[in-house]
Amino acid sequence: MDLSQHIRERGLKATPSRISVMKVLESDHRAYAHADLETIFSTMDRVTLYRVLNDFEETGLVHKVIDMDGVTRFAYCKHSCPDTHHADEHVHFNCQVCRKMFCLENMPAPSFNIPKGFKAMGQNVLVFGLCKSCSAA
Amino acid sequence: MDLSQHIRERGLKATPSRISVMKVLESDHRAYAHADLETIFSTMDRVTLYRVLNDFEETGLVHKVIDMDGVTRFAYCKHSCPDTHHADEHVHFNCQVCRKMFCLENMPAPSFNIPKGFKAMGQNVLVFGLCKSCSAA
DNA sequence: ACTTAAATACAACAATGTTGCGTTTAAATT
DNA sequence: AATTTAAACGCAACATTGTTGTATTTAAGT
Ligand SMILES: [Mn+2]
Ligand SMILES: [Mn+2]
Ligand SMILES: [Zn+2]
Ligand SMILES: [Zn+2]
Repeated sequence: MDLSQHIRERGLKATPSRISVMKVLESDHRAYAHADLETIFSTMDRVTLYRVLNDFEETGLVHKVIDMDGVTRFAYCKHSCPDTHHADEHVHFNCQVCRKMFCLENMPAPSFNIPKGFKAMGQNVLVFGLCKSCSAA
Repeated sequence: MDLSQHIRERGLKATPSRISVMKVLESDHRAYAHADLETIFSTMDRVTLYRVLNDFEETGLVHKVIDMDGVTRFAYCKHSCPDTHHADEHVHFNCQVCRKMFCLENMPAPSFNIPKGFKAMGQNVLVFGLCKSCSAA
């Protein structure tokens, strides 16, 4: 799989920053916070990193999810989403101990029977608790 | 219903700040952000307001929920929760237009069959879309 | 009325995220 | 291979949300 090509297919230039961020996101389908990636890429400008992540999200390469601390995280879209909306609405798991967030890709988010008058457009389902390594320890 | 008494029952002093914040939260079971309440109570010190809300949450008078913007919101607990954990896990609705958040109190959050190894301790279910007044307009 | 632990007000700080703008570069064109 | 240019980057400045420390004030029990 050619990451540069994957990025260019969405109309974005395949720059070094984008390629290296995408390499991390693509290799491990966890939702990464800006701070996580800033640690990994200590030399990358922080505004550039924000813009890389937002551009990826807007073009459907990654999806955005808010974690239990209110921090925005980004995760690779297994099957790139149409640029109109994100089609991969699955449950996310957030570990209370290590704070890592996992995409439960084969657990689709259910739909809910919302009271009359409300119009549901989507949902964020977040389960929190202990991840595998933290519940073992 | 005596708000001062309700506050004191949880071991907190019934101060003017706490009574007026509780009056708003109790009168309308929506989840309010700090910024909302700062607007309503323009003279209240912002740190005091943060501490009022956190104290309410820690004593089970209100519950905390993160909205679609990652901002923490607080809503009245219809039946005060035990101080060990919050027992009122229901679905929340967040309007994309007016950003208001509503407690769907008679819609309990479902439980999910999380993969082996993970230990679920709770969940945040957030549905977003258009609220009644915004879908009418 | 007195006492005191709890709460408040104010300042300082931290983390997350955005905007504006001059400079650099990916990649299309010649 | 050189040229062109819109896109992306780097840096500074700013905004919002939230926390911590501490001196002063106050709710509520005695
Ligand atoms: Mn995901
Ligand atoms: Mn609620
Ligand atoms: Zn963990
Ligand atoms: Zn609305």
